[in-house]
Amino acid sequence: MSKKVTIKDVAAAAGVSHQTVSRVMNDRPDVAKETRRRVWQVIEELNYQPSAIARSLSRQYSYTLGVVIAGLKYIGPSRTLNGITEQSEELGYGLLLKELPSFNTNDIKPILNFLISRQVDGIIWAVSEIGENHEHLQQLHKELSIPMVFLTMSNRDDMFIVAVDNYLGGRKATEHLLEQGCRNIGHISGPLRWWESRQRKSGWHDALREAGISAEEHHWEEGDWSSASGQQAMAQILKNFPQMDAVFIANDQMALGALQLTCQDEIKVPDDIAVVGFDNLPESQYFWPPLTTVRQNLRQLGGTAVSELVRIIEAIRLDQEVLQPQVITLCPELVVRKSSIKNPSV
Amino acid sequence: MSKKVTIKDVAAAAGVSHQTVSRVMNDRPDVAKETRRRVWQVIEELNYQPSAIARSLSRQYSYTLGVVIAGLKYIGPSRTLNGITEQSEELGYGLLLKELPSFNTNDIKPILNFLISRQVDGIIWAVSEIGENHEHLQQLHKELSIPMVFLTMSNRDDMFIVAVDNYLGGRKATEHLLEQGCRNIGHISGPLRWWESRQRKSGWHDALREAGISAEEHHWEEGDWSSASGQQAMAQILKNFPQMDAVFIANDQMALGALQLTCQDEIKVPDDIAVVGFDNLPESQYFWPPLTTVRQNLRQLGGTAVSELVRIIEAIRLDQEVLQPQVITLCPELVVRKSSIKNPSV
DNA sequence: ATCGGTCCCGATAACGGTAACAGGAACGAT
DNA sequence: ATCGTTCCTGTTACCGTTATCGGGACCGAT
Repeated sequence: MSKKVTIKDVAAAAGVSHQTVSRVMNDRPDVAKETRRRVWQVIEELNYQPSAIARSLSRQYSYTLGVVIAGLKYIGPSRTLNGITEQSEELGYGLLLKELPSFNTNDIKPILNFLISRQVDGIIWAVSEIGENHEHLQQLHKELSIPMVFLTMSNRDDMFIVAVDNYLGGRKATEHLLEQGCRNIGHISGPLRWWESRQRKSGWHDALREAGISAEEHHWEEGDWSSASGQQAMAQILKNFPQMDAVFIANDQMALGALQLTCQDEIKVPDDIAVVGFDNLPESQYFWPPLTTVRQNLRQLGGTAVSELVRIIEAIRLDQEVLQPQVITLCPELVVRKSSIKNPSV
Repeated sequence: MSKKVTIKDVAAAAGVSHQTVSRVMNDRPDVAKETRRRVWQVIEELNYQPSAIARSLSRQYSYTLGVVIAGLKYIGPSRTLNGITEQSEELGYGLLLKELPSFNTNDIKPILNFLISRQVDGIIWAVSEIGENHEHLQQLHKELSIPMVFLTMSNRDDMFIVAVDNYLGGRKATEHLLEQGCRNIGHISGPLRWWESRQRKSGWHDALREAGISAEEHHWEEGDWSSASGQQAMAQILKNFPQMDAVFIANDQMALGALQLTCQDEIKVPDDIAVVGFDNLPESQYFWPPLTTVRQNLRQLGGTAVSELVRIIEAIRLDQEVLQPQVITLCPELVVRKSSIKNPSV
């Protein structure tokens, strides 16, 4: 019930002006040692906590970042967010969180306004690129003149972007299957409106082509990331492409659906069909058989975005100089498990 | 680059005082129709966005909630957060997010101070009760006099708590197995430092006792929520309790580990051993066999917490009257799939 | 004519901090 | 004795809003 204690209360109790208290709080050099000591003592006695809000108003910096994200109920975005929280904690920034109602919300303006009106120092746009949801955003971004970092979108030369190299991931998965001696490699993609899906699929396609194999239309199906769609797509490919001896599936959840189908139909994995997924869910190791997959370090992705954004913010604050936009690409790794090993030599 | 437009710019452009602009923004009645129209027009022309920060300072309310959470990389917490973001969006509140470095961080004070210094109107404590991590908190809470809602913790009569009835979940799972004719029902619990683990285990224990079956020490094992620990615990119970014909496992991830073991050892699920999990991961339906599990609606949990907190906040703001603390309990549901059906009559 | 009541609107002071300036005290150098 | 420094501190303005108060204009009633 005790009223919030303000800087003036401290000043009165310590017998100095509120400005001196401010100086002490901010570790300014020009305070006498004895005064500093006395003020600190009062601060602790009264348990004074400066109002970050008043500070923001006065300094014009809030030490807060805005985060826009979508699909928190999925494991991917929440891991990315995990990386963001960790790193922002590390760097001393707070987070104002906004979740979009769906991945392709176009009514973006009120969300940006919300964040800006709360004086965030910068914004992390952690929503994947789907369809044209980024076109509109790109324009808004220019008008707004607030530092922004984007995650997981196609390269554009006037924006700061941090992304996993999904194309490379697709290649690694497919090349691994080729090394296992597979020649008839199918693919189950994510929704092709997603940039990530297209990248992974291109990786598959190009790896095959370079091995002298042409990827035909009936060698792949489009899923929607869900296990159900993975199962359905798998059934479809098995029908269209019976000689298939391996399949690269664009995420682990769809791979799980496909694996369940093989259990039902008594298709042997990896002997009849080798399977490689994407994401490396914590569960993937415990699928049956354990799933070979492409690991993308989403926590690092989020963390890098924060570091990058803070770097931009502080460059502006100090130098008044704007940094050159750049793209940072993170490298995914293949995690090999039983589901893709044709000749278990172990 | 164009400087932020403030209320004074609008006032000047519209030829009124800034106070009048404020009145227009807040839909106060005492503004002439014509003036209101003119001001609105200027507001839109200049694309004026009031500073939420300045507002908070002046009104002493920020329309922002603090959220403290842990373990975002796990699916449970992130689904809870999903419910929180949705509902707070709905009710027009912003979210300031803090993630604890680990589930049982004791250095809680700086985190609460951080949130309070940013003028949050209330705090949602979305960290499970583990060991004594809530004891300290409980005291701090009293001193602080800021509305708080706690998730998933044991009942205390002076706090607002929203929780899933884990005990009931444990009972439902076990009773289902009893109905299937199982008499030798084992259990793999989560870490017993977690309140939720203890609740689920009690549900298992009591359901057995009421059926006239005694739960012996060698009928259960303690895991740590991970699939690896589930697999290990399963192996241990199989050794100690060979006549086991069913097992209730305290989360789906551990159940997955156990299922993998049955695949390896060619134990038939559900015929040899029926399995029930807890959580209802989206993947559980695609395990092999599809996993019977207890669904807890974490999104609803988060949403309810927000509604409750806002109710408290607005009651204080209007009535100046403090509501009576209460406990809201959400009911989990059993989702029956193949892993637990002894006589498939379909 | 005076009064009381609406209806509008502006001046001023908060809110809780920081920034910029000014000025007193103490000191050594001229 | 005077001046310029350095060190410390207080005064005042400002950040961008809202709250409070007061007052002018206009109206109908006495």
